[in-house]
Amino acid sequence: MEKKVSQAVIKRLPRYHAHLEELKAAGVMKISSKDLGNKMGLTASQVRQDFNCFGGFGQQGYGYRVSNLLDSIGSILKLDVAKTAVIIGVGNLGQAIMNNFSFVKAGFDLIAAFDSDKELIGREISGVRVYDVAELEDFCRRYSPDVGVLTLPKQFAHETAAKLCGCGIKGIWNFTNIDLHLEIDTVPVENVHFAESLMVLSYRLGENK
Amino acid sequence: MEKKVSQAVIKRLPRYHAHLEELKAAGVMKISSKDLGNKMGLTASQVRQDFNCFGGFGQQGYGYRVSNLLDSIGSILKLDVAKTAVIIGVGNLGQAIMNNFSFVKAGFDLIAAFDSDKELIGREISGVRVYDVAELEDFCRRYSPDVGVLTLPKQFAHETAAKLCGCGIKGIWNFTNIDLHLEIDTVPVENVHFAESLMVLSYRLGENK
DNA sequence: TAGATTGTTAATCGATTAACAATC
DNA sequence: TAGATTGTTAATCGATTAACAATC
Repeated sequence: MEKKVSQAVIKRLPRYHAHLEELKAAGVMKISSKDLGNKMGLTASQVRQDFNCFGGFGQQGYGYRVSNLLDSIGSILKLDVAKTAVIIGVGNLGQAIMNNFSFVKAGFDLIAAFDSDKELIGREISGVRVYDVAELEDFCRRYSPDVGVLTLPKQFAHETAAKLCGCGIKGIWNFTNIDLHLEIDTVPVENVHFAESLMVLSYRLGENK
Repeated sequence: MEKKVSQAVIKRLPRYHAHLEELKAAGVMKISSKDLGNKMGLTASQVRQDFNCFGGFGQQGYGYRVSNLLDSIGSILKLDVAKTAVIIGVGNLGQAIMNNFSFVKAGFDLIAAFDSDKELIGREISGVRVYDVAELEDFCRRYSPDVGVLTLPKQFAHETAAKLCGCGIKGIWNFTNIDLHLEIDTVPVENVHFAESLMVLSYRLGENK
């Protein structure tokens, strides 16, 4: 019966996590809300409010134990829960993600890739087998992956997302530059829209004139 | 002497732009704030407030002319201003972006790529020449690119960003999973942090239980 | 003209910041 | 104990929504 945590807070959690990992790697044992806020460009007050959405992780008069706090945030984000993912679309972007991105750090095991290109089907990329996209639904029904990663051409995004939802996918990580409208609104979609990001940068280039 | 427009509004502009492009492509001539809001999951009120940050684009009793509004938003985002970019790091991700991403749609001309890999230097990828990263500063001083795209390993991100700033770069599009702290705070940084996005998805997977 | 829909002001809601008692 | 810093409540600020007069 938790109170609803705002989107703004959730979106800051991964940043806290990254900064705390950095601190831990640097051998820092404790940190105050003031110092952490400084490092991240937030107020101490906000840092404390954020953490208190999930209960007190700190110690009055002392601060927060870095490795404690890191674990707590990781656990809120469910990074410690084993999850599986499949990727659909093994073009440049799909391969870039398969080769460079660490799914493991977020608790994900990438168990399969799908494409329609005969050249790719049957190959392995970073230890992940590429299957014919025609087998996607069979595979999903058999192995129930948690998340589908969409790195395919955008004209196929909607139908593929619908198929995944039909097979019980639990979330979609969308790299295509469209807004997905799913039938089932219990399936969360996270978007990585390069174009939007570059357009915001384009706008901001002019700001400091 | 414009009033300051909030970040929240700016971040919605590219979405308006994308939806309006879709409408235009579908041959829709006019749209009301109500219909556009519906399509995008916003209230009509918010749509009108957003547009009125920049002056009235609509016509009372009629609505907004799609192609008009599209152009106006494009112009606010400076998509119609010619800008140049260079990309630093021609690994999987860099190549994926060079091959698949349309810089042109945001008004950018990608004029050069840089890497340290001798195999890549001298090659052309999607019509863009790859130079030795040792030549980065020379190149920037000569050609004054507007934006630097960071797709290199994160351990080199800070020093490279600093060099770019030293050569007068106007903005940084950062794909490395670190928060950049620049000397010059007039240089905007836009981040595309895959890991943060996947972590938010990880969190949200559990929400609808 | 009547209907529709904007532009804009006012009301509400939510998120951030400030303040301070609790306590390590 | 005194100093530091949290947890938490109250105050402020900003963003969203509602309302409605203006007008096409």
